[in-house]
Amino acid sequence: MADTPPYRFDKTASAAQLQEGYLDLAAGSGSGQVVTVAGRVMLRREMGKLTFATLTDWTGSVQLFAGAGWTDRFDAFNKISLGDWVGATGEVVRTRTGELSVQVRSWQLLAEARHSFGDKWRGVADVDTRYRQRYVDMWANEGSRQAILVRSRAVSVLRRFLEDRGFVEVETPVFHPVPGGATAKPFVTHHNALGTDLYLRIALELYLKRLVVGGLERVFEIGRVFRNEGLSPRHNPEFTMLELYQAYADYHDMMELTEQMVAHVARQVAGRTELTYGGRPLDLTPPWRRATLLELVAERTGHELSLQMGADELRRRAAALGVPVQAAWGPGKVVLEVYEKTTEPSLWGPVFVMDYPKEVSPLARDHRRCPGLVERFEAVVAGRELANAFSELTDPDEQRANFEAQARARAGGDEEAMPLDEDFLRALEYGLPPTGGLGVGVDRLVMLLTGAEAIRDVIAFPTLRPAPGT
RNA sequence: GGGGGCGUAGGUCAGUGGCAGACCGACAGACUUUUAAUCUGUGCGUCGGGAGUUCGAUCCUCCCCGCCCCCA
Repeated sequence: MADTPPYRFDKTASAAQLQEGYLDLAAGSGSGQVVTVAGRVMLRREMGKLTFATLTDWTGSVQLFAGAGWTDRFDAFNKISLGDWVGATGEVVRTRTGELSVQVRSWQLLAEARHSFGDKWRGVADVDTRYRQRYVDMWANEGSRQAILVRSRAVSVLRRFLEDRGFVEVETPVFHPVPGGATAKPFVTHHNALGTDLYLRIALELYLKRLVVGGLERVFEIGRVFRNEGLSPRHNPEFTMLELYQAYADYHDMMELTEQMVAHVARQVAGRTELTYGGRPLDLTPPWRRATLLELVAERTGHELSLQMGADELRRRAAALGVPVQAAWGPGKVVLEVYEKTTEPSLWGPVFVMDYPKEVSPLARDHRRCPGLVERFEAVVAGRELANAFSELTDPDEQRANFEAQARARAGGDEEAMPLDEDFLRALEYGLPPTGGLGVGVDRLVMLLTGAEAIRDVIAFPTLRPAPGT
């Protein structure tokens, strides 16, 4: 056991390959074929001169069948600790009781596990251990590693889907001199040589639109964004956004793209578009329902709101519905608040919630028919916002006016209001073509696919308070 | 920030104002077809930390720390 582990090891089969490849092998018979497998020994059953061990690799498990009569260093084999990495060579057989096994002739210890992987039946339940020591969780709890694998496949499928539609993937700065593209508090950091503070990006939006100005007609980025907010089952301070921009498209095109893309990922990753989430059915099959925000509020509350009612009347309506509002809010903010408090929690979806107040959407273009509204939608899926999209605002003068309105809100105490980005305005002055833009929360999408209730379950290393002494 | 819950062996968890418990793992032994193998035996603790009440506190009280949930 004191042998130093080898520098490399040639395995010839995975557990899954064996399980699939020897379905026809009868109980109590040998295949005559010799393979080499490797993985962790997670269970061991000693029977005197026979020992059975469960070897698990990242595809599944296969049994190792060792015996005093045919296994090298049989006594040492019995001293393998649960959790040790082992490579083993032998004939593929099926035992009398029907378990596919590698009848071990030679074997090698590849790495020792000095610590336990938890209760072999109940895994690891301690939340702190699960998230801080994910490598333990991934072996101890079925589904934990799966979530990470599903995430990988989902992101891969998203890339392929967009590339097949002519989108090019780009990378834009994580350090922003002006944090824009969303309403959120940023993290601040400092660049020593430049002697200046920089912000970790809260969105990808403004740089991607600059690239459309630069002539990239279809761009996307899948990247980490950072928002300085609390932790919750649905929020991690760093999370992954997919944003894409398509020249010559509007928000109707974005709706179609969204439902096609999400359905495609569900089919590719989960094998179907009819899912269950939190015990409720969720049918992602396109087309999804399209309804305006005001329609949905009326449906839910019976109040037919309109921005033309004026702020005073809207405030009265909000009060009647039990929604507290602040005096400084304009009619658009009041309407959004009423929607978020009364209607959004009751939506399950998928549904495209269309046409938001201009006042709360400074980067979106005016609705082509409805004054005071913009061409924006949020896709609500499983009761949560999965995506946000606009017909992008292209006019630099209107964009400047919207930024200035945001600046006034900021002066009025709204810490999350967007700062004015002069460099972005200059880009718009060079001409942004009509463009549709879409942002999708990748973590939330993966949560749908895995059934995870907490965002932490789809992030390998979620943000935690630093452990004392580390 | 407010409310609620939790913290006990390496893991999963019981428990009681009076010697600190079970199962799994570990260790020693038996066993040639096991499947959480089984059986016998052994060891395993800052009961989150501190203060208080008490003859006696893991248990009751207070403070602190950490984690989870709900709300703002």
